[in-house]
Amino acid sequence: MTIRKFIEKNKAVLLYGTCLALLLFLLKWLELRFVIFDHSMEIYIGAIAVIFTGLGIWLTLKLTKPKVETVVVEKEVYIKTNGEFRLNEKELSRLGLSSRELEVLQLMADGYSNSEIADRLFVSLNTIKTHTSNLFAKMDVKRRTQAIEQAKRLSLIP
Amino acid sequence: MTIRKFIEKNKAVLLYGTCLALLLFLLKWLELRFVIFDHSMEIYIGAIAVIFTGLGIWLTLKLTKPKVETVVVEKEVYIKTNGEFRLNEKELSRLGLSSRELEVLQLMADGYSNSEIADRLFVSLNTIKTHTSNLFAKMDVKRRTQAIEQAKRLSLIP
DNA sequence: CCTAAAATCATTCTAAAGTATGAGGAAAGA
DNA sequence: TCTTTCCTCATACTTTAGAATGATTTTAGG
Repeated sequence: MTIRKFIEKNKAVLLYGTCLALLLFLLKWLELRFVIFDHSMEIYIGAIAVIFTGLGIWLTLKLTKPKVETVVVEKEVYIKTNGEFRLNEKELSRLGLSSRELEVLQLMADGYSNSEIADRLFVSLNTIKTHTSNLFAKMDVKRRTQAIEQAKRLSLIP
Repeated sequence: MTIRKFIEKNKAVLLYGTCLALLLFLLKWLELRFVIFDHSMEIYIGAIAVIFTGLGIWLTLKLTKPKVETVVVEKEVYIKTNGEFRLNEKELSRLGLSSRELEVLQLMADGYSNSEIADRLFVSLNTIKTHTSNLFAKMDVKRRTQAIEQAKRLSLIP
């Protein structure tokens, strides 16, 4: 059990050892072949140098964790500072908007459709339509976009 | 001048070459010393193997380029609402809105209906519809109210 | 308790908005 | 000159918004 674990852990080292042993055998055999030539020694040394340099490179590439250079790129996110919004209660009471109507107005300005507002407030679409109609009458506008524009201008919504 | 630049660029390669040359001298010298022993060849080969493996490792560690990893960090930019309006040209070009589309967007935000915008710009209602459709696609929204909300948030319109 | 305002919902229409597609002309670049 | 983009317009269709009306149910206040 422990032997297997040992093998598992030192797999790379054992592989390296085996390869080295095999290479030595190969070199021993090559030695016999090259020894008959005059400059065989230089060739032999050169081959060894090249092979083991390559082995070192291969080993390093295999065993070292890849270097990671982290480049931080800043992406700008634009956020409107709406901290200083003050509801214009004078205008609100002048127009006589109810709390529910103001709520609907707010959601309209956020870009929600009538059915989405209905879902969000857990009421029916018809109810929202009634609210919007009353809203437009009270604000004296014809469309939701006008209502939004005026509500922002009058500080009824941020 | 060009020689200096060449040296500068191939510093690592030249260093490697010099080291290799020095090592060969060393090995030649060692050869003379070890040749008198019986198993000198094996020791010699082992030394070469170890040295060049080390050289390969060192070279790899020195020369490998780090992998570049890009990390996007969102930087929050707060926009003052009370100040003068500054068109966010970066966002505008990012979305790829044409001048006519921006014009239509502006009028939409002012509460005008499509036909009113058409009259104002002396074009047909269908043209405005086309503009709005393209606008919504570019801004990735579904309704004009969403387009207005996003345009204000991104400072495309006041 | 009673009432007025507010909130809820429905139905029926009409108007407006939005989608999809094709196409022609003008201007700007490559 | 050729290509691309923008602006223009049209037709046909679907979806959503809005108007008008009526009705029921809460809810707060006199």
